[in-house]
Amino acid sequence: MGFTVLPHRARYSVRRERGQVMPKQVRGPSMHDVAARAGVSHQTVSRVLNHHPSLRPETRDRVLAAITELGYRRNLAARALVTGRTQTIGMVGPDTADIGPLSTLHAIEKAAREAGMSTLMTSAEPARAQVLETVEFLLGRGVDALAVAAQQSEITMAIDQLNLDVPVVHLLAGDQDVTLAASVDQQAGVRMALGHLRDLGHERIQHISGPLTFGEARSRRATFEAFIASEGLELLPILEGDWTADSGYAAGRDVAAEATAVLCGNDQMAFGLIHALHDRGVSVPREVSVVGFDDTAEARHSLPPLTTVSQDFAAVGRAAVGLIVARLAGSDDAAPLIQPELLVRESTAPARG
Amino acid sequence: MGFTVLPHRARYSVRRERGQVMPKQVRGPSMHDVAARAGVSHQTVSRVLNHHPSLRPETRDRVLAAITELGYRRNLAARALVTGRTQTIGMVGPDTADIGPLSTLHAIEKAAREAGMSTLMTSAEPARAQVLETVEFLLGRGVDALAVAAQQSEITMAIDQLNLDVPVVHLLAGDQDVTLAASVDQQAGVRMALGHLRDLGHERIQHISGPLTFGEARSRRATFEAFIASEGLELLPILEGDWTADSGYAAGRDVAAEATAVLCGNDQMAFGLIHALHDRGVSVPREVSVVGFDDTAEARHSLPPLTTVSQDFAAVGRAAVGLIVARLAGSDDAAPLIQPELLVRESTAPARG
DNA sequence: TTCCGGACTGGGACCGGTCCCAGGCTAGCA
DNA sequence: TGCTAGCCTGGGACCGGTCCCAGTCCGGAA
Repeated sequence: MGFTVLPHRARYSVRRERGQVMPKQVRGPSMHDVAARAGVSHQTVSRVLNHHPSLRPETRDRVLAAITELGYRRNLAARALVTGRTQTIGMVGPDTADIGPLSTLHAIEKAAREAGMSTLMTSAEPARAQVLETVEFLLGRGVDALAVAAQQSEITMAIDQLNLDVPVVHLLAGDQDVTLAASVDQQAGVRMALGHLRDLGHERIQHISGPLTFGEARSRRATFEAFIASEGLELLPILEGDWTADSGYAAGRDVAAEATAVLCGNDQMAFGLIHALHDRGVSVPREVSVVGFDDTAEARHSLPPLTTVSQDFAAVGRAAVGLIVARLAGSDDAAPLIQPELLVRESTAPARG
Repeated sequence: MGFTVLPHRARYSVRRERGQVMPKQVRGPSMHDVAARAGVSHQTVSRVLNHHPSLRPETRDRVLAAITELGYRRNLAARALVTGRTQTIGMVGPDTADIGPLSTLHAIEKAAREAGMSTLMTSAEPARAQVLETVEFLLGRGVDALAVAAQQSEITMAIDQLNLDVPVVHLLAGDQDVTLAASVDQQAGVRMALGHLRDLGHERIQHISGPLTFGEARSRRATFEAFIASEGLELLPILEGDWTADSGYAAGRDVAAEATAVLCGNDQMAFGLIHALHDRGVSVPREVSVVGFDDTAEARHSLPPLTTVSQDFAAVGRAAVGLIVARLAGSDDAAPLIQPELLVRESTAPARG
């Protein structure tokens, strides 16, 4: 065999375009470079990276040394090309910057990274076309799974009906019948809150729900109605907000005069409600008790500090990633229902009279 | 030439592992499939996708038809492998689920998608090792650029000193001297707030700053001191919080008795402060005026509704993506300073006496 | 008629990994 | 001693795009 002169692999190159000089992408060392340095084949390097059992420790060490010396970094594009897996979870978040969904996404991201995966974040408005476009975008990026944290039925159902090839996990989908979900036990949360109010002697309790386009809002509302009925209490008209403090404020005008307690669908609406009651000269909690949902950062320091149902969003995120990883490995894992917690503060007090 | 029997390309295959049957990745149609269907070469398909000018419209249409018929989707891994670009921005967010940074990240995501890029979200605690690990993770995923929305100096500086091959944009870095930044004009914000208080007749104004490990907190503090000096007012001791409402509550104990107004580094601390003042029997705004920063969703409905400086986080996110896209295209774009806005509500009133 | 340039198209190398297959070596057993 | 099994390693095809190069066809100029 004779010598073969291989062309030098350029690390830097320039491309002329309209007279300009443009820096092209810098490429790091490849598996072949590592192999050459360690005096082994590229295949052996691959085996080291994938923890193959049959490897002489000495060889392994030599390869690892070469890797650190060269600052070698595995090219995920090449890997994805052949395996067909990108190790990426696509997240569909809401269009708004609400703390609930966002912190769930945040939790997914952390859990995913621990599992060696990364997360692609997107957001979608609750319109079918928008949702499909978003999903198409994620599939185009080759995600291995979808995590949906946008809970409007329109979004949840649109995605679930697509029958995608990749696993899809819905977060906090409430009463919606989806294939795979990670959720908080909404019924338990509502019962704890109402039990607390009943124990304080309240008998005329009103509910300001979130928008009924949300499965969670429907779950809480249904549980509320069931509780009132089972306790034989009077059912006051249920008001519907849109999660914002503004809507809570607006609902404050319609709160029944005889109500002595109000259960709000989230903390924001509770803040708005308290503001409205204050403007009407109604004292919280002396005249009316108020309970929220979520335990936002402000709840502890609102006036008065808010009694609320705390939901462990981080646990929901971890559960979702657990489901995804299990699915990708081919096994089925049951989705746990995460238990909420009631935090009693100063916005609730014994019923007057 | 004779016939050649090509092996049928399996779309589905199974792999046996410990007796289990495991579904392998389903692969969609490739460029070659489209080419075959349209009766052209793969190269022509590529040209259609990349909007090459020299293409007969008829050919183009035939290819496009084949694409929709087959439901072809371009494989980004293959594309990234050869171009060396992944069309992905890596985001380094804070470890906490604070609304400010999170909504900035949210804005980046939207802007990136409009620019045809996607975003990889991560979070890092402000420890050098953690930051490096996070950056390493992102580089390992082959991101084309970095957007840093975690504003502690420790994080900002650690990243900026790495001298990475990819462009790095810092968001809301405050007074920090970084190469590329998208920020809100903090000086203007502070001056507007203080100007408002001065116009109301306040002469003894105190400041509760964010932690001085944050460039923004330092920026605001420095501007505060400069303003007090230039107006010839008395400089009261500056208190330092950690952005949380808890720390605002704690700072409430140390607010000087002679202070008639307090400028808080963010809304959360303002809420905590108002809570503390209320517990001390001090009325806001009758005895003490309070101004916040950020205009969180709750600020409108806190008791009293909070006067605050609003920052357009979405604009910051868009600006950051603009900078990144420009850099990747080889041109330099100047970073605009986004202007804040003062929202006067009911937590400020004329000075007493 | 011949030559030439531009519009349009195709062939094949290449990016950097993983997978399948096969080969060398050593140890264990008949 | 000969054969086989298992450990360890290497060679090459392949994933699905992009890029470089070259070829065909056509109209207009020489």
